[in-house]
Amino acid sequence: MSYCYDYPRPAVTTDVVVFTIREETLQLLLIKRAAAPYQGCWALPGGFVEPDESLEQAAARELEEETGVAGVYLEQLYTYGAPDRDPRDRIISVAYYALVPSDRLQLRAASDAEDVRWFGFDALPALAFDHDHIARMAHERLAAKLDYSTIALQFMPERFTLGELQEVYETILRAPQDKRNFRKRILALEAIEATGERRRNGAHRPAMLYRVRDPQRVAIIK
Amino acid sequence: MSYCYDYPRPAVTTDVVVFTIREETLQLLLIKRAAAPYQGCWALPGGFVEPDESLEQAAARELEEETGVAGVYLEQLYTYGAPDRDPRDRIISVAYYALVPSDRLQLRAASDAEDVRWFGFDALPALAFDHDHIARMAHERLAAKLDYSTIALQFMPERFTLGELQEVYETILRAPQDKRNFRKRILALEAIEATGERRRNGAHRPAMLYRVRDPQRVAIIK
DNA sequence: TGACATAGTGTAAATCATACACTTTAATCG
DNA sequence: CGATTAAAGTGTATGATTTACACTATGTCA
Repeated sequence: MSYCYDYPRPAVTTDVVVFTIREETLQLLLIKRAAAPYQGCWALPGGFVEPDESLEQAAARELEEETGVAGVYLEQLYTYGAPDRDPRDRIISVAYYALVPSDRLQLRAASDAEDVRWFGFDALPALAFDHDHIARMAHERLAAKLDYSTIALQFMPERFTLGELQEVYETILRAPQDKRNFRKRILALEAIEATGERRRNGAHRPAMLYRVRDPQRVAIIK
Repeated sequence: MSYCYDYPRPAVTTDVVVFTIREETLQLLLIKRAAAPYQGCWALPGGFVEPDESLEQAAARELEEETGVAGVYLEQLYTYGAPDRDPRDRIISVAYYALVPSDRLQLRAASDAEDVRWFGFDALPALAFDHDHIARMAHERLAAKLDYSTIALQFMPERFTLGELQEVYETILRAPQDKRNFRKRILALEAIEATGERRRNGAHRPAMLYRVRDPQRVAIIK
């Protein structure tokens, strides 16, 4: 079966920059390419957009198929369409980025563990196509959004401490935050609330556990 | 001649939201569609991406072909790909927005004057496809960028007064600005400089004319 | 029961944003 | 040619926000 058109058409794919934070490092999910071009090279998860799905659905589907991750924050980043970005065919890629909470980063059993892996953002292997460029732009967008939205909460598990949240900010921004000012600022947003429970965690005072008030919502602030 | 592929492919277009400011109103450039679907309906200028051009090149080319406008600020806005956004074929549109300085808004003579026109943003006709949605998003982005970049300078002619610049801000933001605070803020950016010339313009004190220091550059501020 | 390690807290100073009204100046008109 | 007109141009005081900064609290473990 083949599909014919009067004019040449590019192929359209979605690629997803999947971020998580684990052990105080920003991590990025990559898959090893099984097919040419860039066979054996690490790349962003992604694939062709199907005729009956929206772009965001395509990105969510690819993410779930290749990694088992579903229901996470997903936002369109940018569309890349340089004529030579794929050496073989004209491919236009609508890039998204996704944020995975740290309690949901176990990868799909279906995927061969060798082929899907988290990498530290500062220790990425060479990436296929222009994927390093896409990943850099995603990081810039994410860091910018920390300053004017509650997007960082998308990384948090059900319950978390203010110290853990602060570590998330420090990891993405690559800069230490003043503890007292950070707490004042975050609590003033009224986006999280204390649960009353505490986390006992070693030979020191236990920390209050917080939860996100409206986990779906990313509020724009100020 | 026809082009055949193993899987169905969407068509990819660029659409451009072209803004200018004239007579203290934000104006938007529309073309009347000659062909179905939405024949006779007003729409954003745009068209198919050619095999050898980048997305931005495609947007710039469409803009120039249909309106004669070239060399203006052009930025990718968002990519729209709902499966049903075109009733006949799957079309993915990479939308851009462009800002045209007020001294360059004479439209291409080649275009039938009936078919290409500026409309006040507050008095738009019904638009084809999801173009009203695209136009609204472009306006939101533009208004947001006024607050953290020097993008408004892209609307200005070679020489302009601070009063004219203030009108541009007020028009886009739909809110009056305090004259003294506005001037303080703008001059502190060091993005424009006085020319020494003045504009004599009626029975009152003439205004200093300014020019943009680096007309290509849109600086991110604060 | 004392040492340890992280949690939790407030204030003062500096910076930035806002509100606000009169003087200047060239043109025009009588 | 002097008076009128209309927009240009200018500074300060107040409040709001942001920043810098260091000690006390508390549960665990040896």
